[in-house]
Amino acid sequence: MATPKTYLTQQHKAILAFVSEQSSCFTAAELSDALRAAGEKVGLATIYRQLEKLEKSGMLQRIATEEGACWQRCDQDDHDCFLLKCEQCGRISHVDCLQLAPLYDHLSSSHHFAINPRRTMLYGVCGSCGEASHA
Amino acid sequence: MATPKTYLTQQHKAILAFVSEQSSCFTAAELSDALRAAGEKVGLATIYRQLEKLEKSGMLQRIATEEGACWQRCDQDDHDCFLLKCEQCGRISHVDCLQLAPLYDHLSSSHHFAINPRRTMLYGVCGSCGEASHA
DNA sequence: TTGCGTGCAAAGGTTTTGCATGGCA
DNA sequence: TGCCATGCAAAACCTTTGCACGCAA
Repeated sequence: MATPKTYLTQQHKAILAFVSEQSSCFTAAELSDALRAAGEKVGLATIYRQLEKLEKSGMLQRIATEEGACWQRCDQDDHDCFLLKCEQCGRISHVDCLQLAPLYDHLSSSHHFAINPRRTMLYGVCGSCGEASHA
Repeated sequence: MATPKTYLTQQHKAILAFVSEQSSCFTAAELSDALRAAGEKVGLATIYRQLEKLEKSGMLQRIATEEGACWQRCDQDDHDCFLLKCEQCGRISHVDCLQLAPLYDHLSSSHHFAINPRRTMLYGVCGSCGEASHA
């Protein structure tokens, strides 16, 4: 169970620095762009390999979306967090809310399904887009 | 608002026949295989184009998953339907349950988010896999 | 010095697109 | 006959992988 031997390379540190600042999820391309903008040169292959490691270590969770994969941090106190993606503007927001607990309980007790909110992205229409279409 | 002129081609009918039989969602590859098995020759490009049309017409909903896209039928009476995908066995099942209504209401009233269950896939661990890992 | 991590380039899979042809109405 | 739909092949796109080299420990 020991953490596999890991080298603290320049690239690893740069990626970790970016990830630590993210409050929502991000794509591999966004990470790549941010690193380039910061003057860090990290190849895409390395980015994918590091993201894979961070996912295996439990720090990140990979999520499938319409446009490709994105990753979000797994914070230990985020048990009641869901991602909401607007079908219209594409923005992703968080819901961190105890009201969702009944949903977990119901799925678990009645449908024998243990939901994993970290991997789940809810689709719908956000407030701004909803108002816009009403107007 | 009239339905765009559509030709009832052999391929269109074959795809429609397959889609009508599906109770859960399916991938483009599954559709292609099924058509081949049925002796229908339909190119992949046509399959994707037909699926796109069926989605625009409101008959199908496209869903992004880890392994690629899949499509499911939009039945008018499926308001309370969610898709559950097991992270372990990969199987996709349905929940069609009024108990989920409070979730919709809460997201709508407190978070101004109108969820679209048809496009949403919940990830977690299904009953069989949960039991297996407990054993 | 050891061997993990990296970069590059090539390969992989899925989905889209261009263009000439086919077939429904 | 008109024109949408199709097939094929090529392209686009994201992601993974092979291999030689670099670098942390």
